[in-house]
Amino acid sequence: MTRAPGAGAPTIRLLLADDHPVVRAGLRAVLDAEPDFEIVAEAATAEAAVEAAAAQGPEGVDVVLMDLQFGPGMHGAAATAAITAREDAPRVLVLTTYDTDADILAAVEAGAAGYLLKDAPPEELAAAVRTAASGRSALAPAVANRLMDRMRTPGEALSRRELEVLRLVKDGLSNQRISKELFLSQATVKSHLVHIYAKLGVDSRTAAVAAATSRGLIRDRP
Amino acid sequence: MTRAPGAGAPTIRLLLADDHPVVRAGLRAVLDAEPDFEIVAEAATAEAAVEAAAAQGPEGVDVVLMDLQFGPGMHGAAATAAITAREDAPRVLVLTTYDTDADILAAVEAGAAGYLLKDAPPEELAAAVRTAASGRSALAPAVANRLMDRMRTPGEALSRRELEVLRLVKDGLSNQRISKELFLSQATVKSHLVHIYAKLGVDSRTAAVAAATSRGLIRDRP
DNA sequence: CCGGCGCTCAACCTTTCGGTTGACGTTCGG
DNA sequence: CCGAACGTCAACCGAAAGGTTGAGCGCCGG
Repeated sequence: MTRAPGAGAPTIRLLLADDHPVVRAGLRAVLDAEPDFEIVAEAATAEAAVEAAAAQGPEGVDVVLMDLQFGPGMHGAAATAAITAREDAPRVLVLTTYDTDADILAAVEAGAAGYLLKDAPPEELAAAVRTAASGRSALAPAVANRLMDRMRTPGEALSRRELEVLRLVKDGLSNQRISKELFLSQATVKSHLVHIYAKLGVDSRTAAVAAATSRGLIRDRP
Repeated sequence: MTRAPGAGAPTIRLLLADDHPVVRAGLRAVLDAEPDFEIVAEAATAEAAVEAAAAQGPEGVDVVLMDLQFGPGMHGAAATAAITAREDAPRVLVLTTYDTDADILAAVEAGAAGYLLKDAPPEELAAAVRTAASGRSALAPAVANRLMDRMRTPGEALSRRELEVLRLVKDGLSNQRISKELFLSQATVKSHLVHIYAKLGVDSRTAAVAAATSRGLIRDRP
C-alpha cells in the first residue's frame, strides 16, 4: 500500500486484466480520471495477467482488476489464485458480469480482495479500488447480499458430491450414465438426487437444474 | 449516409446504447479516436436508446451501437425493432457478448444491420460502423459462420412450437404442466419432444436442454 | 391441386425416474 | 464419545417420461 512515496495521496498502481479491448479501454478511461491511480499494465489473457502481476519493485502492481471470463485458456479464478499465492502479492479485485454463487465463491476462495459487477458506476469502482488497496475487502452490495443469503440458509447449500451429480444431470446424463461416470451405483445417484430435490424445493431433475441455474449454484458454460 | 456535408469523409454520428458505464466509456474511447466518428449521445437503457435514436435533422443519429442485454425493462432486440420500424431510421449495429442462435436471429429479425461481439478488436469495430453507415451488412466472422451452419442444416432447425415446448422443459415443467400451459394434450407435448430429440440427436429432456443450450438455440436468463 | 410440413391427438407399451424405507461406514465437532 | 451430516448401497413401488403407430387438419408452394 505504501510502495509509492508522497504523503497525502500515494499512487495506486493498477493492472487491468480483461479479454475485451473495449472493456479495457473503458476501465482505463474511467480510472485514469482519478489522480491517485496509475495504470501500469494491461493483460488480455489470464496467463498474461499472472505474469504481469509478478513485477516487483518500482514497477510493482498494487491492485489487479481481474475479469473471470476469458476466452480459452486459464480462468480468471485460477489466475487470481496464482497471483495471491505469492508473497507480497498485489490485491486482486474481481470485476465480472455475473453474480452467481459459483463464481463468487470461487473468487473468494482464490483470494480475491473484492468482487464487483461490471455494471457498477465509476465512483463505486474507484472506491472499491481504494478499499482494496488499503487492505480491506470490497464487495458489491448485490454480491454481499448473496453471501448473506448463503450464510442464513446453510441447510440449502448443496454438498460437494451433490453438486457433482447435479452438474452431470445438467449435461443431460441419465442416472445410469452418472453412476458410471462417478463410479457409483444408481441407488446412490438417486439418493443424492432426492436430497438435491429437497434442498432446492423441486421434484424433478429438470426443475432442479432450472432452480440451481437461476440461483447461481451451477453455471451453463464450463 | 450523407446527412453531414464534407466531401471525402462525411461524419458518422453515433449513439451508444449499453447499460454498463464502463463499456460506454470504452466504446467512446475507442471510437472517438476515429476522426470521422462523432458520438452524439449515450443511453443506459433500451428505452432511452429508442428515444435518443428518434432525433432528426442536424442532431440525427447515423448508427446506433446497441447492446442486447439490459438489466430490467426492454430488451435490446425490442429496442432495435422499435428504432428500425421508423422511416429514415438510423442503422442499428448490435454489439453483444454472446453469439447464440436465439440472439442473432432475434437481432436480425428486428432489423439489425450488423452483429458484433464485444471481444472484437477496435479496428474491426470501426470498420463495422462504416460498413453499417454505408448501408451494407456487417457480421462478425463467428456470427456469419453460425448463420451458415444454420443454412446448411435446415432439418435441425426447431419449429416455433417445438422451441416453445423446449423452453418450458428447460424451466423444469413436467409434460402435464406444459400441456396445460400451452393448452395442449400430453400426447402433443410428447410428440413435440420426440421430434425435438430426433433433431437434436438426444434421447431425454435434460439432454435436449443441454444440447439446445450449448448450440445457442435457447438462453438461460430470459 | 396435391404433396409436404407443421400441429394436433389417441392408444399402447417399455424404460426410466421419483420416492420411500432401511442400512452401514466415515468424519467432524460439540 | 456420541450424535449429526455425508456418502454409499439395496429393494421396492407408482408415476412419469420415452417410443411407436396411426391419424386428422390447415397452410404453403411447386
